[in-house]
Amino acid sequence: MTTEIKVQDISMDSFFEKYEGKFKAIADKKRLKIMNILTQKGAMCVCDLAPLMDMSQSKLSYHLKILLDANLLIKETKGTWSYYQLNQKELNHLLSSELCCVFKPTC
Amino acid sequence: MTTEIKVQDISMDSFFEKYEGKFKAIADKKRLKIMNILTQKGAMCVCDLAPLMDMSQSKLSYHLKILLDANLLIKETKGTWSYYQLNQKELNHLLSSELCCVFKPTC
DNA sequence: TTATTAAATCAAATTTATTTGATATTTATA
DNA sequence: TATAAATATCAAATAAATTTGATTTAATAA
Repeated sequence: MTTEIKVQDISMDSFFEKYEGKFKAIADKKRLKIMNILTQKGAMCVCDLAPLMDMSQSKLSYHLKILLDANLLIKETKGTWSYYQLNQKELNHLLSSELCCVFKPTC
Repeated sequence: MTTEIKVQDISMDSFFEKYEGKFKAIADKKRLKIMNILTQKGAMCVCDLAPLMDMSQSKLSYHLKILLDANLLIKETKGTWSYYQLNQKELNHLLSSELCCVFKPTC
């Protein structure tokens, strides 16, 4: 007895996995707050974000990494500072324009 | 020493919590697949969805409840059957139009 | 009424995600 | 060079989500 698995099923599965990763990244109120702050302030370094988030540095780095790994943030390093900003293109692909100015800066 | 907490902070917190719930609901590949199937098929009962999802009934009910609690599904009971369909209005509020026909039926 | 079907719920086991505090790495400054 | 600041990473502890199999509930059919 064999179990048929179609090619589409396999590629759809990795398609769903891709969006799972992105939605998981934004499915957290702390990370939504980070996105909200970055929507308003543009690029920020970890040390300036930490007090606004009322969060330890290691905890904040953990959450930033999750958003970065999902390609929802762009990171730029200057000296010892890491500046994070929202990946607008990616967020526009994902979120409705009604969420503009809340979780993403552009429509 | 007192710690000031602004009224906005409290209401923003419940605002972020609301979206956390909705994004958590869709942040799972099984539930994204459910949404994809319902996008194509419209309303379906659990017993017809279960074989398509290759999932036990209790497991499927668990995942449907998560989507329902997030108000992303609408449930209609007819006799012993429960028919589930996507809450288009809510999904349109949440997801970009580029995800139309994949995770939601309308733009 | 009894049996059957569809679906929801429950508790326990398992898996995954988050928090915490410590340490490592890198760059700039005295 | 020695020190300090910014950030990343790690391992252990904790918390949250998911799976599983069994049970319950409710509606229909025999």
